[in-house]
Amino acid sequence: MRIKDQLPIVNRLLAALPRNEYQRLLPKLELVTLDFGAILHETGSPIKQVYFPNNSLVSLLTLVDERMALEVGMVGCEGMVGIALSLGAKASPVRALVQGAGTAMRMTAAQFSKELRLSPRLQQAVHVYINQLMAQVAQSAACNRFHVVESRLARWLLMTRDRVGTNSFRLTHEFLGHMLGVRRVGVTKAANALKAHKLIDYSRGNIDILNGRSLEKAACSCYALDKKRYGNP
Amino acid sequence: MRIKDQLPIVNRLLAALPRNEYQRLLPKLELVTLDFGAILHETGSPIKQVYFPNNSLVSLLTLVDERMALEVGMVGCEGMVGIALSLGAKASPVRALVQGAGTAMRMTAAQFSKELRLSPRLQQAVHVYINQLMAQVAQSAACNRFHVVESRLARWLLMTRDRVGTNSFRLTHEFLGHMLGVRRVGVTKAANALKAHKLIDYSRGNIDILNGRSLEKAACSCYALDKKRYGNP
DNA sequence: GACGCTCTGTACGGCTTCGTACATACAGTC
DNA sequence: GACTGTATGTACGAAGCCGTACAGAGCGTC
Repeated sequence: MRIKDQLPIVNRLLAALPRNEYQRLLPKLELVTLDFGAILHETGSPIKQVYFPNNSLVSLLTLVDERMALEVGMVGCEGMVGIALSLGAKASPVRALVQGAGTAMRMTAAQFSKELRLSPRLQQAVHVYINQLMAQVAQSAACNRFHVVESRLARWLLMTRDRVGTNSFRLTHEFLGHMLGVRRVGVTKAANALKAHKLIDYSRGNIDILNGRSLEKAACSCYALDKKRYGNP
Repeated sequence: MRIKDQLPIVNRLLAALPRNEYQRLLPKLELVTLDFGAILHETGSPIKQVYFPNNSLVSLLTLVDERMALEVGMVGCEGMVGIALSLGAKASPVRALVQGAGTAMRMTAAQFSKELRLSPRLQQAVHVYINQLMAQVAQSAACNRFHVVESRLARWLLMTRDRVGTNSFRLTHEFLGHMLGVRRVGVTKAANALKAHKLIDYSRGNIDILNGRSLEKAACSCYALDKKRYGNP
């Protein structure tokens, strides 16, 4: 239904750079395909490459006690994966997991650090994004504390939709459980409730948003805030 | 009991700068006293001053629905309040609340932005801190999701102790409830349990840590991670 | 078309926290 | 020493989620 479904999605962080800066960066960027489930960065491990998603979607996860995971941030075409590098850190504080397959622009850590020093505009763009991500992580912390699973699921689906640009994606309840930090069964119940209200439909790993507008009403207030942030990067 | 109880606490972010840089900054810094309960930055409002706590302690809060609050970060002498400014943002994404009275070094937003441009070392130090804070916020998000109030309370008290350098502070259950994002009654129950085990004592707004070592065992694993981060800034 | 695998539906008791209400206890003020 | 306000203790049912277990249902493979 959305017009942007038709448009090719390119990384906005890069696209917002002045044309000459962008052109200068292009040769150093490699267009890569990110497969679902791939781990781009592991908690505590060195960052070897940074990624600028186009139509792909990457989740930032915090792991607790080896078993429990929680998504603390979502990176789509509005941002980049590997901001720690631009903050002078070698390692990533979170796991970066490909949650929506697609393409991204990739650059080596060394090259990126170098470009960052050379280009104040790139530096500035990254800074603005870091601030935005920080806000998102803080918001997500509060959301995960106060809101019920059903609302959070609705929010999550909408945020995903906004970033991948389609109303249907491939995700199992098990996977969603890891994102929301709840059991698979908890997701099934919440998803079932949304399905009963004709807001979404799903089956064996396929999820469709049937009624985005109504789904927004089912989502917690956190979605509206994210929408605003995402829309004005 | 701890030796550092005796030492005067100064802001480590500033103190770690090369001596000449530090000396250059000093005249632009103003030593101020932060009173308990003061709000340094309000969510969405412009940042007029940045703060480098000495022995004071500042909480970063996310507010939800005007009524529920949750601490997403804690800033002591290891950091600064107002990082959004160094990321090119005018407004703070979180509320900054003085949780432990004490002193801090203050600088105007304009002055700070200027110094940041002039001093790569300051910029670097701030960057490292931002990365550290990001890790703390992410960790805190997961903690608030998975761990029970009693463990989180223990973690919180220990983190506070580490930053203010004393084993006793003034805080009511009501206040702690806002930090942990739970009801006052929830705090009372958790605190009571810790008191029953002789880990802490409290009365009418005074809280004492009686046995730090055992309190660490009562805390969730998140405390150990924070301790590591805090120790190696 | 039988098998196996993955994904989803449902059930159960139990724990944690919620929302609310009211009772007690301490500290300062007059 | 009575009064008042703040801080803490305790109680109750309800809600939400947990851990676990098992049953059904769709899809690919042989």
